[in-house]
Amino acid sequence: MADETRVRMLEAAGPIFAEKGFDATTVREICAAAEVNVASVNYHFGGKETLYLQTVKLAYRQRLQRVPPAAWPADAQPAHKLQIFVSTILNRVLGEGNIGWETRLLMREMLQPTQACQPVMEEYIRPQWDQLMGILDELLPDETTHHVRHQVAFSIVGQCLHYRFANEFVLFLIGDDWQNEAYSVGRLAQHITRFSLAAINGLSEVDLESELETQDVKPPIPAMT
Amino acid sequence: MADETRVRMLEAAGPIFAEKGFDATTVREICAAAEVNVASVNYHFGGKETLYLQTVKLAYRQRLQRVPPAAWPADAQPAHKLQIFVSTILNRVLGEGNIGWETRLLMREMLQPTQACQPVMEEYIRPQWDQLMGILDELLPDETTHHVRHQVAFSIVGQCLHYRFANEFVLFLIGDDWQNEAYSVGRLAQHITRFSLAAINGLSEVDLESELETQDVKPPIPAMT
DNA sequence: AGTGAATTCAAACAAGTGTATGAAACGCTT
DNA sequence: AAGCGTTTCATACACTTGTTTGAATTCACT
Repeated sequence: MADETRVRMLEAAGPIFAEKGFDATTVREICAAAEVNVASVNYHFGGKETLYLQTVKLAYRQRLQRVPPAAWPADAQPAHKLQIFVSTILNRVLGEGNIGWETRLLMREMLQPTQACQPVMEEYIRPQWDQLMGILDELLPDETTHHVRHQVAFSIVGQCLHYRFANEFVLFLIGDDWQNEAYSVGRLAQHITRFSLAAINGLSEVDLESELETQDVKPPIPAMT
Repeated sequence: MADETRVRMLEAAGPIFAEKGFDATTVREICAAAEVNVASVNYHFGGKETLYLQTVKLAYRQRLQRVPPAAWPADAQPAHKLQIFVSTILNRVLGEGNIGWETRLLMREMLQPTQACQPVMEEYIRPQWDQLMGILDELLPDETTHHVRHQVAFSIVGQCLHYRFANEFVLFLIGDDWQNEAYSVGRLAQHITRFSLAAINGLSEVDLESELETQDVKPPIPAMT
């Protein structure tokens, strides 16, 4: 069956593309890993590029079905919804044992989008975004401008994705402590949820006493060597 | 003068490496941009790899001197310090017009560290981290565990870096609105500072009434196609 | 102006790239 | 078992890659 080899190639290509990127990966390396002939790439996929696109597609499909969209009971409190949402994102992004090739590949796409990115954005990112905006509608005062809503949403998502994007960064700073149970997906989700809820609740009050005001910081020095 | 060509090559290599990554970049392309012969790479740098390392070094040196480390008056309030700190990070990361090649290259290094990364971590990242931890010492209750301190720090840094890491992500979601003045570096810094301060102030209180508790979310479904 | 070292250059090199080819092997229906 | 379309394979083909070479040029210094 030809389908069997096709999926074998995709599953071999995934980790390699994720680890080294499109250009640094050679079709020969993939074929060796999949134990197929070099010509298979062109026969089954028509070229390296199409193989890559299919691999990206596979990546987010697997991610999507592995960790289904966040869902909650109809009568759930907004705060509880946020908790579930954050947990879902973290699970998707950090995966099991935070070493899945799928998210590595998707992060790569996010940093430098290729042609493969549009469907990912449309089907993977956008729904989650809409979901988050829905939760914030319940949590933020009605008069909140959409700029602020967006910024709050980015603040929440940013906290989550940071652990994937800047994973090496985190590892460098805290070292082996990363293995500590305090950095389990569950605990991180708990922290981010509490942090964000506290921020949201406090935002309106801070507005009143705000002593730091529009107080701008000195612009970059126009230095020159 | 040989030095002159050397810097010309580095300045030509910077944007190209930043845009396409190490492997996708060819020495011929760099040499064409720098208007020098291909052999210059090996004559002046000994090879493509060394040229890359020097380019990364140049990137964070330039970033460092362009936006000097955060500084504040001795009697500054902790909240004000945080404001200055966040502003500094955002300025470094988003730069002027958020299109500097330097940070693009550094983000690339952060996602997939190469040999060039260690000095960057040591001299560029670590000091900022220490500075932030110092500020948090003043803002958080003394009994706060170091795990929580770290997580709060990551929450703050994560919010800042998100706008660089997931820039394409942001652009996709809000479109041209990114050009709006609401997303200027100053306004973003203001939002992140307020958000984080509100979170920090609220954290201890939330602890008491915390209804969401350690309430864990369902583990990923062991699906299979 | 002349000399010797430093720098630039055009050209070539071997190795590796993605892709194409045509024959061999396979699986299925007749 | 024969035949035929599908899939695999070894091999070759342009082409690009980083690097090397040796001659030509430039530069600083007496």
